[in-house]
Amino acid sequence: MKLSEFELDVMKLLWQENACTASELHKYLLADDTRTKKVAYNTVKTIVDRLEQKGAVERCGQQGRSIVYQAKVTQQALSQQATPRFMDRFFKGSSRSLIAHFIKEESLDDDDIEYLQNLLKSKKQKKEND
Amino acid sequence: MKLSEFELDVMKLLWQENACTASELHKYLLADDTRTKKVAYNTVKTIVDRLEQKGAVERCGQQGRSIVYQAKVTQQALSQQATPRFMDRFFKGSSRSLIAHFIKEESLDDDDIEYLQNLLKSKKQKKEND
DNA sequence: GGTTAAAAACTACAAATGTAGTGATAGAGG
DNA sequence: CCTCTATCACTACATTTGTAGTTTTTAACC
Repeated sequence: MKLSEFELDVMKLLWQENACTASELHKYLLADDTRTKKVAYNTVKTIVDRLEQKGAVERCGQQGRSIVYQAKVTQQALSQQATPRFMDRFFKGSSRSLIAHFIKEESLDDDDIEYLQNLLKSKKQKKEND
Repeated sequence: MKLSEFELDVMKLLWQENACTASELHKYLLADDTRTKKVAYNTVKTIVDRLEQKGAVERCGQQGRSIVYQAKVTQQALSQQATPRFMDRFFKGSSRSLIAHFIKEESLDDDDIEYLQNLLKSKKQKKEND
C-alpha cells in the first residue's frame, strides 16, 4: 500500500488518537502549528475517503451524523514498508551508517544515550547466546 | 528542493557514480534487480531533464553525443531535508525511538555494534565537556 | 412533523509524477 | 563527405495528489 505525504499525516493522527471523525481530524490538523498551510474540512474528508478506498482506514461507528474512522493498517506495517526505501536512498542500504547518522545529528539526552547503549549491549549478548 | 521517488533513485546513482550520461543511468537502472518495472531510455532522460530544471543536477561535459551529468546537490543536503519528515511520520519526532527501532530491527555485526557504542560514548563525553 | 445546519457524497481541477513517443541532429564509421 | 543510429529536445498523456466547491442527506432541535 502506497500512501502520499498528506495521507500519512492523517494516518499518524489516527494512530495517535485511535478513532476519529473527519471533523476531529480536521481540527487536529488546524491545531498543528508545524503545518503552515491550513486546509478545508472537505480536503480532509477527501483524504479520509481515499484512505478508506485504499483500505488503510475503516469505519467503526457513528457520532451523530459523523462517521468514526480508525486505522486498519498498523504504523508498524507502513514503517516497515517505508524503511528500506528510505535507508536505501540515503544510506546505501547500510543500517549502520543510518543509525550513526542519527546518533551524530540528533539531540539525545543522557537518558536516551544510556537506553540506547543498553539496547546495543543486549543485542550483542543475544548474538553470543545464539 | 522536493524530489520524487524516481528522481531520488536517479540522484542516488549520480552520488554513487559521480558523473553519468543518461544512457549510463538507464543501464544502471535496468541492471538493478530490485527494480521490478523496467523503464525506457526516454523515461530516464525525462527524469534527468526535470532534475536539471530543478537544479539538482548539472551538465559537466560531453561524451560523443551524450551529455554528462553530475549531482549539484549533496546527499547530505537532501537527507537532512527528508529526515525530519520521515521521523515525525513514523516515530512521533523522537530520534530515540527511531534509533531504537533500527537497533532492534536491523542486523548489525559485532563491528557495527562496537562502532555505534563508541559513537554513543563520545556523544556522552562531548556533553560532559560542554 | 417541518427546518436547518453539519456532515456525507460526489464532482472538479491544477500540479506533479511516471512513463514514453516523435521528430530533429550530430558524431561515428564507412 | 554521406549515411545512419544514438541521443537530444520536445511533446503527450494517464495517474496520483493536493485542494476545495456543489449537492444531497440526515440527525437534532423547535
